[in-house]
Amino acid sequence: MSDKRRRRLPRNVREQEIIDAALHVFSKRGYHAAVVDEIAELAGISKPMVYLYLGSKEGLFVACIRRESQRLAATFKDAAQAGGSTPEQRLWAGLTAFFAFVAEHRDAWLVLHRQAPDQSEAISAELAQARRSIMAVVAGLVGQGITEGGRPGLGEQDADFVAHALVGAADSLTEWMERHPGQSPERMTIGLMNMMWVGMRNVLTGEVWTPPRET
Amino acid sequence: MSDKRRRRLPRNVREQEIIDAALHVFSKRGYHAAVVDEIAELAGISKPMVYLYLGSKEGLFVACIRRESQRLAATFKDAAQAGGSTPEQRLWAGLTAFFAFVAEHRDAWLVLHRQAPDQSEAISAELAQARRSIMAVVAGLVGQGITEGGRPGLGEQDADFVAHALVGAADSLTEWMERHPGQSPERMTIGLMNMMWVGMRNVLTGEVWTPPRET
DNA sequence: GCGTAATCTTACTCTTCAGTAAGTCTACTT
DNA sequence: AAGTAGACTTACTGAAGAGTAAGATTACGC
Repeated sequence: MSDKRRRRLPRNVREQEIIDAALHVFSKRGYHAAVVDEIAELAGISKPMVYLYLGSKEGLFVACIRRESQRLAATFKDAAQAGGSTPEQRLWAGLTAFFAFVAEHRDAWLVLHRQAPDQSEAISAELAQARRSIMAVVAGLVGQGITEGGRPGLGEQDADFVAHALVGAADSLTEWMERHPGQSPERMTIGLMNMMWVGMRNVLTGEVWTPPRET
Repeated sequence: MSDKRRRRLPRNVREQEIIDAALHVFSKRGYHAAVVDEIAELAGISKPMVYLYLGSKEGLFVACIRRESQRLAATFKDAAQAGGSTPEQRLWAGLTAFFAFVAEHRDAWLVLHRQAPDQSEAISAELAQARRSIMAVVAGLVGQGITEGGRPGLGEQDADFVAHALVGAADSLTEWMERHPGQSPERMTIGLMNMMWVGMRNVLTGEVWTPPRET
């Protein structure tokens, strides 16, 4: 790999490394308890560099949010779109991608969804925006299902309701996943599909859902 | 009402008022951004009183968690137990009570479930404990349903999985509720029951769930 | 009305950090 | 090899806020 000596790096590369470090520290400590010096140290750099490149602690946080929420939304959207031709298949693919993302990028998820509702306008606005964009992707998928299902009487508001329930359930299940290591994203999704898609009522009477065949 | 002049109050009464104030400020700002002076002012008192009665900022936070998590767990449990004889009826009653609680005690809910994973051992331990006790109540209800349903192959771990998904979905829906004011707890629960109990697959094909008749 | 215990306050201390001033160092260009 | 732009540092300032020392006030029993 690279030299043991601290190499000078071009700005855009160093910036990404700083954001990586910030994501880690923010996720571990939360926004307020996070200390910029610690982020700088983890990035292998001194504090003024952080301020030179990202402007402020707030700017640093916003940069984390922007980058990671975009990644997550893209991951989910791409997986769902490529996942198949029925709502069921797309839901399966999207949720599996979601659990895989959260398992792999735990820091990003914690920063996006487990921040206290404190801090400045700028930050809460940015967080709200990020969450809304993820919710919108999920709601889009659900809305598509409603349209294709041809069920009248259900509208955008219902899609949004369902999206909230889905995202919340998936979020909370990431905690369950922590306490039951070794669960694959697929197994998590199977469990959730049994609840949400098939319904508890039917699961209790013996029905079992299994992943749809490949397209 | 009471006198306009600041009356001296007995310790146990004042303590509860301080916890009320703390809950409000913690929920608005999060643990770290919350300032003890603000809590004291809101409680109509000066800062040293807070330290005299609750020991430290941490002690104050722990007191909030303890009181409110116990309230919530009791509310849910009582409602579910009194709600009827079938799992479906108990789930309906418990969830409705939950949404009513969250709508009425928004502060408590925010403090219990939207805190960043920062701060000391003492606090994260207390929060984890509180969340686990709520989850345990829900998981108990689900487990009861599994047992009564007589479905073999489903165990405690599945009940816990389902409890996480349920609590997470309900949690996330409290945000939806904020953006759609005027929704009653009953309407929220109907929506959630349609997803979770009946299943999206069946809802998309036209099925509609309505609350069970009174026992 | 007098003592005293509990309630409550003013006015600090001391630490922790966000942010910055004033540079130094190194790689690359010419 | 000399100049320079961009990468990087040391060593500060200033504010905010947790926690406290020392004492002032009021209720209440007697």
